[in-house]
Amino acid sequence: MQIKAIIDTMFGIMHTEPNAPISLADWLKNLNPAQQQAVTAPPGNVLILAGAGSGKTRVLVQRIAWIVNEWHSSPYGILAVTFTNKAAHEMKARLEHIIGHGLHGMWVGTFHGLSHRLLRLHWRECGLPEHFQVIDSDDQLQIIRKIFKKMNINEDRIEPKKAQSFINRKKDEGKRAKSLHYSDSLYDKNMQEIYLQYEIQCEENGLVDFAELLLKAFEILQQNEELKLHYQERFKHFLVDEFQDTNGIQYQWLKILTTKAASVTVVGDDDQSIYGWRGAKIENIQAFEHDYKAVTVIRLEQNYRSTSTILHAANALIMNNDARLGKTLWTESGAGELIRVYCAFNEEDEALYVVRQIKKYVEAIGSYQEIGILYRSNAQSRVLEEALLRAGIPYTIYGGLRYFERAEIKDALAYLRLSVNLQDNAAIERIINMPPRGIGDKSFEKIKEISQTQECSLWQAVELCISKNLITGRIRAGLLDFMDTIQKLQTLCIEVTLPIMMENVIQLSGLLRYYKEQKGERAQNRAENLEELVNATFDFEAEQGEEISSSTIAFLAYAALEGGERQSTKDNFNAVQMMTIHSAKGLEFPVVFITGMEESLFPHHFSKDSTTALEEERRLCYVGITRAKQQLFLCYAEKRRLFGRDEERFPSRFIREIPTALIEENTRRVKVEHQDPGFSFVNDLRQDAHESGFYLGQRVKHPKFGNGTVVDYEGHGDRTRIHVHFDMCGNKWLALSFAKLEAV
DNA sequence: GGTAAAGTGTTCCGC
DNA sequence: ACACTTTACC
Repeated sequence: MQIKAIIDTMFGIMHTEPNAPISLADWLKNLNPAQQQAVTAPPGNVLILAGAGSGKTRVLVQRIAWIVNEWHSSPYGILAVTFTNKAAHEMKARLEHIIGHGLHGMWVGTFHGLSHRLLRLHWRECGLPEHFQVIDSDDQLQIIRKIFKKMNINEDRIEPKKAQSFINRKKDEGKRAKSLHYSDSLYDKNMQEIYLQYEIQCEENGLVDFAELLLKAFEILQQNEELKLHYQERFKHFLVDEFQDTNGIQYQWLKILTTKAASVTVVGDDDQSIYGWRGAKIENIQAFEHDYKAVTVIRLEQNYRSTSTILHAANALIMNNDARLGKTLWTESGAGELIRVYCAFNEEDEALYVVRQIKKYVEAIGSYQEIGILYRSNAQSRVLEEALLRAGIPYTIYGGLRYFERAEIKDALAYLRLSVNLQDNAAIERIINMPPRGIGDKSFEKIKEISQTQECSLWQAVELCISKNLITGRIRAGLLDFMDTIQKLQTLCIEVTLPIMMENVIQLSGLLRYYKEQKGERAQNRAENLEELVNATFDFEAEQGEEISSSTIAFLAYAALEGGERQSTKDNFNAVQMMTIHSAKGLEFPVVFITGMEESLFPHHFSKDSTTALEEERRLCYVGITRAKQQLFLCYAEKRRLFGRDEERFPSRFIREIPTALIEENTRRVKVEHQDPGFSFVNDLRQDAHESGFYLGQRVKHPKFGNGTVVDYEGHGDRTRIHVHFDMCGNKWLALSFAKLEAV
């Protein structure tokens, strides 16, 4: 039976990546009736309620192919939108494969990506500068901090992050600062004022944040009749993936583009709605049925991914949520392996357990790439990463410290930005003294003052300082050096390709030299990251083709929008995949570990007081569980180091919500009361011995207490303590350096 | 103005 | 525990 499962797994893997193009008739043969109906539904509005693992992405892709090949619609009139970059890339790749000859003007991307494209095409109509810049949430927070200073708001009184989420939430709802109605509460009034100032700041500097991309794109369609008609006429077919994750403005965005003549297909699963915190509204699913005429509803409830054990667990868990549209997944697959729950001593023990199980799996049957390690928050990846590194297991981490968000990368990009656009004040502020040129806060204050009184950009202020001798001596030399560097880059920018430009940026700016000359692993790392940036531009150009003329601008936007995943595609072909559950949505793995299944981590303590938040956590857990095809591991630790302190932890309520019949518990402690420990894991105990050579379950002898069994241990070297259950006198902790303990 | 030490807060998820 | 910021001193 084990062997059968293995063969099935391998078979399944081979078949999910077909090598040869398949004919239309062949696709349909491989689909169940509901899937067929979804793919071939006649032009009109379709709502596909698709459970996890029911093949919804496949259906969506094949419907697009159907539209092109069967209805002979031009790809030019198709707009397909997904929620994450990863999903967008995957959809593009699958489409190119299935249609076979490029995308021919089809718009495929994330809501943000497509909005960005719209703004780039119509910057004039939007009232944006041509070189407007997309800022990430980090930049956004910095701007808000600056506004706090200007408005004399103490950061202790209002957290900048609160203001940030206030602004983003309002934008997600489609509201501008001036359209907010007057509020009596001082707090709200402050927030509104901050929002207003923030808008002014962004407008003055040509900055566009993520939420702004959506809002501005919507507004321009709303206000510009000609533009609206153009796009309404162009796009005949709309397809939206992960519809449950759309927020207010995204839904309006869709609505304004779709006329009665358009066909709109949306795919969603209310049980997988996990982006409520960024404004996603499940109600959009019901709204769709209401707002669009003659909606055909198709349900995909057969799961092709997981064993029935995993599916039952997921179903049982999600039953605890009240607000559901209601849907039960079923499968024809067998029960497969039980879900293994491991109670670890601490987070390191948890990581070691994961390592042991991975080794076991890979030695016996599989390969690394079939394994996914999922966690609630990125911070958890570190301990796991270290353990994998020590064990020599190849791994890839998605997300986390995003590549383009690293300080040294942002510095380099700021040089790039400034050489494209001298008016970019934020860029100057970032790099005028990076690497250090002796231009400190005092001098910079002076420059800022000049730019304010002269009503000019910082760059012009710097020029003034030089030409009018407002700053002299050492600092003047530093400024001249800076200006010289930028001017050189500015000329180069016109003459050379993006990769060569990038190479020059890291060289001429002195950033690379600065980090290389510094000692310490961290500085070397940063230098390496900078060098990697040149490679990133190569990859980017390869990806884009020759179509884009001003590739520098495009690259900067790409850096902001697709913040990271540098290390992914190439060298990690056969590696364990590590990511948050959020970014695992849409993916699947034969083997899945979910770590940190503890109260206040998962569900996260921020959601403990709110039912809606708690239900979202539960849906997140549901998403995590349903990523697994064959085997699921759930791990938690009894103690976890947080902020440098050992904290006691309790198993997540979500574990309790899974029927015990589906679970096999793996515990490192041995129950000595019973003759037979009764754990399948027991074979591992000997090879998993403590450094002192003692292992769990081992029989030992003590001169005073007699014979006993090792049930636990902790510490290292002289500090090692062994927990022994003595046959005659019960449990005792013994310090190994004192106790004369012998193996029997 | 630059460096080292001391002090501070920090981590939820992502476009 | 660690990274980032403020302070103290060169």
